[in-house]
Amino acid sequence: MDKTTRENGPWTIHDIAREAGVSAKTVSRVVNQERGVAEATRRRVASIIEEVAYFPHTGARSLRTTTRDCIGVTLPAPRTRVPLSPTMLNWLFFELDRVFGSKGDFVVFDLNPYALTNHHDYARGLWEQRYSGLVIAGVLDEDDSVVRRVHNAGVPYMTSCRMDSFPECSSATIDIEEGAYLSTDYLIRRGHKRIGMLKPFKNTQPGNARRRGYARACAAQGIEFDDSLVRPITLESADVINAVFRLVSDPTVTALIDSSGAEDSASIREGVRRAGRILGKNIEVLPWTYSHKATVLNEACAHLWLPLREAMAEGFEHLEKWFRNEAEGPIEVLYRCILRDTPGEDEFREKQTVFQLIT
Amino acid sequence: MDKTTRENGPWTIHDIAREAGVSAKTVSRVVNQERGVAEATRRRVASIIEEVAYFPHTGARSLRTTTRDCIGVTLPAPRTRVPLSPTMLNWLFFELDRVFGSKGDFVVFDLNPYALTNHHDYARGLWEQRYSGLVIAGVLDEDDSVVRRVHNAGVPYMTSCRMDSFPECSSATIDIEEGAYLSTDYLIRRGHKRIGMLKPFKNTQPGNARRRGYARACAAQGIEFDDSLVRPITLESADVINAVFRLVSDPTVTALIDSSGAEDSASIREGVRRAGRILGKNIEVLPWTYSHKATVLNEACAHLWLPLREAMAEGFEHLEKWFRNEAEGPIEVLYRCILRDTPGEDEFREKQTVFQLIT
DNA sequence: CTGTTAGCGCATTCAA
DNA sequence: TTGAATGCGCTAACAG
Repeated sequence: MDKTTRENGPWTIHDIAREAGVSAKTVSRVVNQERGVAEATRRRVASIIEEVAYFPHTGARSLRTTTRDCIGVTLPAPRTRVPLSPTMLNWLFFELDRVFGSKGDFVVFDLNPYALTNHHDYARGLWEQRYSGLVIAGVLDEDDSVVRRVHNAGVPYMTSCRMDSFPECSSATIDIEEGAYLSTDYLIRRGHKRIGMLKPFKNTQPGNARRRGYARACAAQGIEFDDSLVRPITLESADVINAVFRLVSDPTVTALIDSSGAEDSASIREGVRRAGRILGKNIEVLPWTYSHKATVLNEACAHLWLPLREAMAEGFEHLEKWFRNEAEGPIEVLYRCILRDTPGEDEFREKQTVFQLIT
Repeated sequence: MDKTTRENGPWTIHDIAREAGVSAKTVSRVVNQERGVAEATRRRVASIIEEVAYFPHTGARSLRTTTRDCIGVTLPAPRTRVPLSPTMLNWLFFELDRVFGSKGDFVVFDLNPYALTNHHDYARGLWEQRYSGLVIAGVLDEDDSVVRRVHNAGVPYMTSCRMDSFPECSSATIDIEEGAYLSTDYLIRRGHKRIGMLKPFKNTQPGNARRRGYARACAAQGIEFDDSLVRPITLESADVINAVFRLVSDPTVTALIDSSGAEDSASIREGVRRAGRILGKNIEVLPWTYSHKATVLNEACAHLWLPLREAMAEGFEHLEKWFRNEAEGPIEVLYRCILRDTPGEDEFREKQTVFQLIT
């Protein structure tokens, strides 16, 4: 006979209590490893629990407790609007398993709350009190109100994005503005006067910070800031190609910053080609990348490394402690972007020297 | 003032009721989109719900209902014992998001239940009534008792592995025995008499089925079955190298089936090299792979494709319907393995012809 | 060391 | 169309 289910469903704490001849509270004490139970009693109860494979009903338990052994993961917008690359999502999955899962916690993904007709709130799992910690992965709109409510709820949470309008937001990310400054400054120092920029993430801090860093570098070097050179893009190939084409068709534009981090070399090449320019010859490109060593374009004059994953990994460590009540929030991790003017090979240096400005 | 939280925490159904001047039951009706509420009442209640951002407490709800909007994912054994490749785990993640997540369901990963001292049961999330469906990803032991309890619980579930001792188990997988038969038969027909086999997954159906298929092919062709040629391995490189070395050191062994699916060409090469044999020249190898087109070894005489992911994908579609009560279980998806004797190029055929048996 | 009582927030049952 | 009462399984507070 299967003793692991009763007539009316799973065993409850009362069934165990009856079987063991003790009260429900005593069973509760055993289950939760509280003190104040005689060793003999504890063993008797434990053996029954074992025998019938009793597990407490989490829902019922959650009615009396506030902490959960679940960490939630969600996206601040539909992926169609604010894309998260499969690479990043994949990294997230393994990283969260490493930090939370390995401790025996449940990792709960709610990646499509927008799929439902009546729920658009990406933090719904938190309001429904499913989990007691939340990872918000992706780019937040500046006017996102959900994250503020998450913050005010006092729950451990972490975003991968800062917000100008909400600086106290718990986040682990990179200094985009400085990255944009470094990139622009570098190109200006190489003699460029009119530099195009592919700027993704409209109406967001990461988007705005790109323009700010760009403008600040121009100002610092006494170069006129032309906003039409900063071109908003989505991460879709056609859009990128078109933006590159438009920017680079202007012969006075001699350099291009691809600040998308999409590593979409094909689209950049195609846009440059359509404009009749030659990469690394009469047009220099500086692509951004999330990978330490990646060379997005061989012809690139330099790469900007955005150590976002590294920042998030550190953030997760903090979040896990916060989640366990062994640390406090909010999380403030901000890594600097690194400009790499060589992709690792000396031959690359030569290429740079060969470069001729065409103005 | 923030209306989204009360003094004592989140709003409850009663707070909404009080605010709207109705009973809790009416609010419940609105929340769950039940009929029997006047349109005016419904709108009034709904607007308050919207205003204060009320979400029902899942735990409380779960006390009264049996279905959950969560699908659980777990592993039948610690990864150290029964490894699941990152590739497969990654695929799983995206696939489950596609099938379940896209419908707005929560996808709950419990990949390390073994990390806890007092819980070793990989289906714990089910017993705790967190989710109403479970994906068991990985290789089951023949004497696994948990899966039987899951089965008896009547819950939608799916494994990626059959069990000889439990044929009614809900699974979507591949016919390993036939795959082993096909592989062995193919090599025998090529003139091989003594064929080594690297056999992973001890004490499991997939493990046993490999030996059975191998032995059956020998019997069918009147070749003596020598059990010492079927070599149990783990997926660790050192183990694979050693097993290959031992098998191939026997000069009467002229062919090798790598039935691990690990696509670990480096280890196979190394083992062959250490034994002083030459791949494709005086030793033929037939590797198994989970990828449709992958060529594990250029020198391979053939590949066996295990369409496991394809089978699981179909299984997930069924599971999702079962989960939604639009279909019944158990799931019975069994795909055939495909032997590919050319890796797509004609040059390969030539290589095969060149092959010389050295007995 | 152990038990009793109460109530968490919700949905079901039954009544109005 | 609406509401009151009840209890799901558990734990906190208190009592013994």
